[in-house]
This record gives sequence, structure tokens and C-alpha cells, in this order.
Amino acid sequence: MAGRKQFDVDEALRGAMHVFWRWGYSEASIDRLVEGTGLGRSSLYGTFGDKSALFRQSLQRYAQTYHPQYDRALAGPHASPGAVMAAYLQVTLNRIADPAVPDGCLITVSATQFPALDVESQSMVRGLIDALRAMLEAALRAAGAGEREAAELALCTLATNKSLAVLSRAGFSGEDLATVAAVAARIPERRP
Amino acid sequence: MAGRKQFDVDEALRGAMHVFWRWGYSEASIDRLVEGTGLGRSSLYGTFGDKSALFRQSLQRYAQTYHPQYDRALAGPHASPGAVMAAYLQVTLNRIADPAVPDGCLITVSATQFPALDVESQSMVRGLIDALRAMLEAALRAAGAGEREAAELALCTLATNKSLAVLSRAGFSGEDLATVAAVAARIPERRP
DNA sequence: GCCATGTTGGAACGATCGGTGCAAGATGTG
DNA sequence: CACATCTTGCACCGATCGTTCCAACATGGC
Repeated sequence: MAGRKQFDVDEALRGAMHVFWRWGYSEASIDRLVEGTGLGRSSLYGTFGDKSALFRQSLQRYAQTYHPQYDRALAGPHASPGAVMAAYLQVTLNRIADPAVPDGCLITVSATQFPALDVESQSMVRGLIDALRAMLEAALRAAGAGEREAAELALCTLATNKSLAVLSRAGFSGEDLATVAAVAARIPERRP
Repeated sequence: MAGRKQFDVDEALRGAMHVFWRWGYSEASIDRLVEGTGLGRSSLYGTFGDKSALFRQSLQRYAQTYHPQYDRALAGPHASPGAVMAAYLQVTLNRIADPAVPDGCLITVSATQFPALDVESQSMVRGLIDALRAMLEAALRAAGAGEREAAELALCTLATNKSLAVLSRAGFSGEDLATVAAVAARIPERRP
């Protein structure tokens, strides 16, 4: 007990994010969040508000952690649209291979649970996905893709990202996931 | 009330399947299952057993409904591996476009909730995915794909299937989904 | 040192969770 | 008509859900 917080707020938020990531919103009970953050119920509510608010802060924390990684990967310069896609998907593969974080991706898990989320959380999830889509499209254009091609490839890269998350949740091997990413990154090499 | 069941068992199972499909296992409460099936708690438990058993029967019911559709689509004959992939993904697109069923796909929603499922349900979900993978691989080989190519393309088609489910849950338009499927089906047309 | 401020653990809240028990009622068989 | 069998509606169970409240306590400013 103290007049000052006895824990690191950001570290606690990281723990909460992992709980939502692993279990999904519905199965992320307050007890699990208490255990995952290491702090008590009172501190949890006093610091982050209710479960829905904590979830949204976890989403934001997730974006703060991984969007810069995608940004760096997309920054390039890249020789071709395929190189952009490969670089983007490699970030996803690396995160999935990291044993320190849960399987899949928080955004994907949250997207599949859309009906269980309040509208505010829904639009936030959708916003994060759209942001990634826009980042991809810009990077693809910078790598020489045409307007329509960039839009198509951005969508397909996003789709591949989601599929990697689902397959990893289902227990597919890292080898299989790498194959999916590699094939997707070769999509631009089609005949004209 | 009666000495004979007052409802159609298969119709009730269809309702339960839709509840699990829409809400996912965790958010599919008994009350929602009662409402979705139209029968009472006693009849529900007496006919299908507990929630986990009902979930597994819903999974089986899902496979019985849609695997034949995939079977027919894959039966061919197909002129190329790309045609196989397009035919398969079209079944998925048609299901997603059907307003009478929930968004996405029951298998994908269940896969992302793996940690919330008992081991029996987990292995059943994984088994259904593997079955689709094997069906795809066989059809691709029959369409002239090499052994390694067939394995790769089967995996990618499965991945695309999952991505379509996730994106549709997140509210993406049918047009976007069709684009993803179309691009994926053109993967085999790469240069050698 | 004293008090206002803020934090913490833990008890407790009503609501809902999955699951069970039972009495009432309808059918098929004799 | 009488009985065994099965189904159904409803009440109820303990456990867990998200959330709130409060007393106990440590700190910073006076």
C-alpha cells in the first residue's frame, strides 16, 4: 500500500494485453486479468476503468507496440511490391514465433469476436485494421505498384496476416506459416 | 408436452450451430442456445448432453452441411490448379453472402478460441481443418499440380478461406472478399 | 507530527453462468 | 381404462461473472 502506485502502469497494461490476446475478450475474466497484471481488483479498476475500457487500452497498447515494427518494415526502400509484402509478413511471422507472447494476433482474435464487443471496441478494432491497410497500400505504391494493384495487394497482405493468425491459433507449424507467407509474397510475380 | 419429442432434432441442432457460429463458444450461453433452438433447457440437455457435447455435434453438423458443397466444387474436372482454388473459394464466398447464416465460418471462429475449448473440441476443430486440407490437396493433384505444389496451394487456399472468414466478421464488403479470393486463385499463374 | 490524498486488499453486491431435480402432462401399450 | 415411459416447463443449485464499496494504510504538504 502507498500514496504512490505500487506497480508500473505500462507493465500491467502489457499483462492485460496478453490476457485478452490469449483468451479473447469473453474468456478474459477479471480474475485472469488480475493474475496477468499482478495487481488487485481495486488497482485494476482504479487505473484502467472497467473491462471494456481496459480492453480498448490493451488494443491501443498493441498498436503502439507493433505498428512501429510494421512501419519500419514498410519504410523500405523496397525493390518491388513483393518485397513490401514479404517484409510486412515477416514481422507477423516473427511475432508469432516469439514464445513470450500468445499465439495469433490480438486484432484477429478480437475481429472474430465482433458480436461480443461493444460498438466502441468494434470500431476501434476496425480502425486498427484499416490503418494497417492504408500503411500497406502506401508502401506498395512507393514500391512501384499501380493504384489498383496497390489496393489489391494491400488487401491480400492484410488477409494473409489474418490467416497466419488463425492457423497459428489452430496449432499449425511455423514451417506451414512461413510457406503461406512466402507464397503470398510472390503473388505480384504473376504474368501480365 | 408428449411421450414423443415435440421438435425436430436436426432443426434444433441447426439453430444451436448458428448460435455457436455467431457468438463463438464462450458467448454462446445456454440461454442463447435455448432461444436459438426454440426448446427448453430440459429438452436441450436431454437430447444433446452438456454444452461441450452440443458444440461438438454442431461442429459435426456444420461439416455435414458444407463439406459436401466443397466436395462437389472440388470434384471437377478442373483445367488447372487455379480453377480448383477458385471453385473452392466460391463455396466460401457463397456461404458468407448467405444472409440466413452468421458471418464468417464456425471452424474459423472456433479455431481462434482454441484456448477456451476442451481438448476434445480442439482436436475436432483441428481434424475438420485437416480434412479440408486433404480434400484440397487431392483435388489439386488431380488438376495437374505437382506433389509439392499441391501441398503448398492447398495450404494457401485453406489460409485464404480463413482470412475471408475473419475479414467478413470485421465487416469487410463482399467486393473486398471477392477480390481476395480472385487474387488467391490466380497464384498458380506465376512464372516458373 | 498531523491531516488530506491516493492506493491497496478483501469482502460483498446482484446478475448470470452451466447444470440438475422434479412434478405435471401427454403418449403408446396392455 | 390403467400403467409405464418419455418429454417438458420451471424452480433451483453452487460457481463465477463484472463491479462496487470500504476500512486499513502509506505517502506528500503543512
